[in-house]
Amino acid sequence: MDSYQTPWCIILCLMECSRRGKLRKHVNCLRKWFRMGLEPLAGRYNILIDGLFRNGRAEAGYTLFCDLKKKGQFVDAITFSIVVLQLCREGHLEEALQLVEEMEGRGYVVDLVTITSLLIGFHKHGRWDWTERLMKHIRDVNLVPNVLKWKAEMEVSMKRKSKKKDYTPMFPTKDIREIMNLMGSTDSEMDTNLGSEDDRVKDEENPPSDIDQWSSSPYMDKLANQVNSDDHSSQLFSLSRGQRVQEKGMDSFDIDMINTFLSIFLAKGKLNLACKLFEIFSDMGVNPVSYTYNSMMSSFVKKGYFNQAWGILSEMGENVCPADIATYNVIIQGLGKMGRADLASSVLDKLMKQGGYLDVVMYNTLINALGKAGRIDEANNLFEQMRASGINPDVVTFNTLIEVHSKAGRLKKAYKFLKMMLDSGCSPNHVTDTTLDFLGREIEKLRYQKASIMPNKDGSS
DNA sequence: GTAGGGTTAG
Repeated sequence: MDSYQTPWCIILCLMECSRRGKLRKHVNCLRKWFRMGLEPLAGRYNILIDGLFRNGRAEAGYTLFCDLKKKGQFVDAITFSIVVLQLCREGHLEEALQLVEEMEGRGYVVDLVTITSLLIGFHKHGRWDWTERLMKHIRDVNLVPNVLKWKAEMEVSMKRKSKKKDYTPMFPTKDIREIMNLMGSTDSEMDTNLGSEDDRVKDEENPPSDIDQWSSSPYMDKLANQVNSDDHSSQLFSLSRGQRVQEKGMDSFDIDMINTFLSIFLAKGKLNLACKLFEIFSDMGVNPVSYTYNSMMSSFVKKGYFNQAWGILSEMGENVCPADIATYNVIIQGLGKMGRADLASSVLDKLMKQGGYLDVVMYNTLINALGKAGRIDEANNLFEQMRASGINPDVVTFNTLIEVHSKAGRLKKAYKFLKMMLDSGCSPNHVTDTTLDFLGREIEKLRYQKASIMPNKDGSS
């Protein structure tokens, strides 16, 4: 279909990103299109297809893929990989395998990323036994067995660590002031905010002489020393040589691979396994990236293990990406849950000064933290600021606002947000249902109260 | 350009 070759598809994609408030994706997408010019090459369609999948337009993505495939010249191995991933996400494992077969048939290399997508899909949907079937399809006979071997060895290493009990503090405990120091905030405003609650300003103790004074991570040094003394696990599988290669084969068993497996543990709530994995690759000198830290932190914060979460933050040290919005989001979420939503604005200032920006997720987190802390007006102000800056509220925003106002007894306002949500074409979800149940009960309660007060006042029913 | 991270209830 010719329409796919017109700039309309580009505009559509950008509109999708924009509509959902994915400003960062939106901007990245724009940059990519510009960088690539306007030739109809596979790479550009890959971005478009991926964008459609990620923005709830799977059908459009599949249709586009099929049309392009018929034409032949606009698809490549990555296109297939993207579609295989989407099929896995949706649990269409049979179709995913068929597509892999077709890939091989057409001579495209099935690489590590594709394999990993499939294995995660199998794992999620309880079809681990399908790996056998997968192997039959892949021309590179060693790739799947190597992944499985890597996984098995990783699990053996983790068993060795099992003497430790769950959630042992891997990291030193930090207090709020230290957290703020980690964020590099030296503002006087911060000191005012912190007030007298935290007067014992602890300077970092001088590190023991056997630790490199210049190291950004004394904890890593400690681990490194441990590795030197005992431990044979570092020979089990080699990660340090992991380098990006054109077609991702065995050389790509790197931090990306670890992040992938880490996310499986975290998704299942197995924080202890995730910690062990973290320790193992730390032992081996593999450097975690923001992605890794953010996933771990988020899981800890969700469970209320704030010390561990802040410990990770301190572990990141200088490696904190100064404008990583996901990191900041976790911090604000954590502060909110610790009852220190009042510190959010200071953290935000820091983010903005470093060139960061707020997206829909960040606004939702902030509105939630402020609302739960009873700072309803501030939450409302943020909502206005959000809309003024061109970010459309989504279902999470509205759910949060409805809940916060309901619980604060501002039922009319809560109802107003419900109406606003429906008027803007935003579909409610299962969380909305639960929240509305609560709102409904509150409204009933109020009616009942009024009804029982009225007769006493004027004698009528 | 493809795996993997950040938000809402109960």
